Amino acid sequence: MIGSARSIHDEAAVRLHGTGQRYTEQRRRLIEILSRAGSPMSIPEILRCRRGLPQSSVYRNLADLETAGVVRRIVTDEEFGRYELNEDLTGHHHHLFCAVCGRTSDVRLGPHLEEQLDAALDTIAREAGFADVRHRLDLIGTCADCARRFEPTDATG
Amino acid sequence: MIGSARSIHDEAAVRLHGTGQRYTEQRRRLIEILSRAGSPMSIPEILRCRRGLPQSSVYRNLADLETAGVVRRIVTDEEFGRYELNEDLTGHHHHLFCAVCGRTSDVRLGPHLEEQLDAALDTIAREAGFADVRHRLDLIGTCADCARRFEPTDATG
DNA sequence: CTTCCTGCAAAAGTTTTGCATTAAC
DNA sequence: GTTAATGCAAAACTTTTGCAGGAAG
Repeated sequence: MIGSARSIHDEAAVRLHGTGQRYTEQRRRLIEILSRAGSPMSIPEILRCRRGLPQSSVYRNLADLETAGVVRRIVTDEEFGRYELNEDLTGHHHHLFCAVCGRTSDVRLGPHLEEQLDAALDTIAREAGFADVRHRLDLIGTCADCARRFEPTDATG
Repeated sequence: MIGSARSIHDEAAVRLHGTGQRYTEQRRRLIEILSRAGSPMSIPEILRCRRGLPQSSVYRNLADLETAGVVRRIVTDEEFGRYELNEDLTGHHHHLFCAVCGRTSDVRLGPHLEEQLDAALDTIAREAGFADVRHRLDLIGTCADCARRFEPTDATG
């Protein structure tokens, strides 16, 4: 997690300039949306919450922001991708997502378990001859709302 | 992991019949391909290795096999999905995939770490009000071949 | 004033579906 | 004989790209 002396917007601008790109109004809006959401957002969601953003520009800008290391694209079981701020801006975390409605939220493991996991995965990666290995740990389940909707506790339907 | 008294094909047939579906020649072939591969296969790969399988039937059959609980669709960072035999047929495992070429292989954690992880994730899921939670732990890196190809150890390039 | 960004429309990619025919039970 | 599976083609879906006009540095 980056020091907070710089705002997220300043940091985004610096990283974009580093790859010869500009921090335009639309890119600022995207960062603002992702920053406020606090959990990964799909492009359909972004387009729905902000009418007036053309989808091709949103796809292109998110791809550029990913190249600059400001955002990250993640995959779930859904048919479309989701974007979130890069982990070095928000801290290492994992995802809990609902298999029914797609709701996604961030969760964090205790540092002790995370270290053990890292050590075990590093060993596995080394044995397989893999380099630059990172991990992705997600929880997939049914959120409370969807559980209520589809599996009521009494039988009155 | 299911007892081995039944072959994978018998088990597949039983599960398909349970959902009112038939175990046809093409479905048997798909199971055979996935079983021999030993790691998740994409549909393009399946179509390439077995000419004569129409893609719409492959998509449909894999979806039916997933409904019957025989195979599982997984997502990687690639643009298409991959299929593998269901975990209760092959045992719980994780995936190591190459971000460059897409090569995917199975890896297993030690039982001790897996138990700790399960316990921690169960707690997290309960606190978030999620039910029926399973986890997905993947390693993403650069395989040895791709590392050689793109980051040679000497500078003769 | 040069380079990059924007926005529209069209294309590319994977995945799904309609429908007539064929195969399984 | 009834129901489900097949295979072709066409559609739906997310995502990418070409290009002319506009904005940023």
